[in-house]
Amino acid sequence: MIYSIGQLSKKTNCKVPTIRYYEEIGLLDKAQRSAGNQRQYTDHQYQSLQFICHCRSLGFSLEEVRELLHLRHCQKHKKHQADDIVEHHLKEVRQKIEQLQSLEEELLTMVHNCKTSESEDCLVLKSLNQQI
Amino acid sequence: MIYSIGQLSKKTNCKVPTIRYYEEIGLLDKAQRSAGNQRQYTDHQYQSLQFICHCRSLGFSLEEVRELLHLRHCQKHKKHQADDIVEHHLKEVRQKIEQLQSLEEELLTMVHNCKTSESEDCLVLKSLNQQI
DNA sequence: ATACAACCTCTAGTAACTAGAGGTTCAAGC
DNA sequence: GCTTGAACCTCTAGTTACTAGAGGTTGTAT
Repeated sequence: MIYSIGQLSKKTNCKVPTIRYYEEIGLLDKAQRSAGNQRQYTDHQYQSLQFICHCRSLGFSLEEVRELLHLRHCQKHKKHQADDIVEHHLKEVRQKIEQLQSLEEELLTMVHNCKTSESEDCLVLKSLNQQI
Repeated sequence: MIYSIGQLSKKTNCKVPTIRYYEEIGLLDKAQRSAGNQRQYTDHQYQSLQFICHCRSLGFSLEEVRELLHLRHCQKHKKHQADDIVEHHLKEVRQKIEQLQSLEEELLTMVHNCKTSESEDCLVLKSLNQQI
C-alpha cells in the first residue's frame, strides 16, 4: 500500500504540516516522491508515525520520542533504556499533577473567599496582590 | 524607595531579562531612567511585578495577567470579570489534572507489564507501537 | 584611576508546531 | 483534450514566554 500525505494524515490523525515537520527534523524517514514530487508513504512509515503520535499523546517530548524510536530497533539488551525513559516521564507527570493540585486548591480558595464575602472589593484580585 | 532592575529582580524572584521582557510587551509600565539610562523602579512598580509573578505562578497566561492587571484598577462593578477568569482557569487546571491522571495510569500499566513479563521483548515499546 | 559587577540594546534561539503566500500536480467530469 | 478544484509543494514568519549571547556602557568600591 502507498499513501499520499493526506491519506496518511487521515489514518493517523496527524496533521499534514506536522507530518512534513517530522520529516524535516528527521523524526520520520524522508518519503519517496512521485514523478510530480509528491510524498509517498509505505506501511512501514505509517507504523512509525503511529508510534510517534502515540508517544506524543502520552506527553513525551520529541527528543524522547527520537530515543524511543531508536530503541525500537535496538538489540534486546538495551530494552531497559526504554523503561527508564518512561519511568522518568512518569515521575514528571506525577510532579505536574501535584503542582496542579495545590494550584487548584489555591484557586478554589480564592474564588470561594470572594463569593462568600460581603465586601465590595474583589478578594480574588486582593489575593493575587499578595506575596506567596 | 527606588530600585535598580537587579534589586527588583531579587525582591521578586523574577529574572532581570524577564522584567525587561514584561516592559517590552507592555505588561509593566516603562521604567524611569537614570542619567546613565539605567532603569529605576518605584514601589508601585514593585507591587505590579509582584502581582504579575503571583499570577504567573498560578499558571495564568500573560494575556490573562494583562486582563487581571487591568481589572485591578477598575470600578467595583467589574469585579466579577476577575472571578470569571479565575474560574475559567480553574476549569482548565482540573481538566489538565484529569488528563495527566489517565496518562499516569497508562504509563504505569506499560511499565508494570514490562517489568513482570518473562518476555525478552520490551513491552513498553510494544505498547507504544499500538494504536490507542 | 582602575577594576569589575551590573547595566544597556540587539539578535537569535527554544518547543512544537501553525498559518499563509504563491505556485504545481492530480483526478474527475465534460 | 480541457478545465476545474482539491490536494499537494516550498518557503517564510508567527505563536508562547522566555533565555542566551555578543558587544558595549555605567556605577561603585578601592
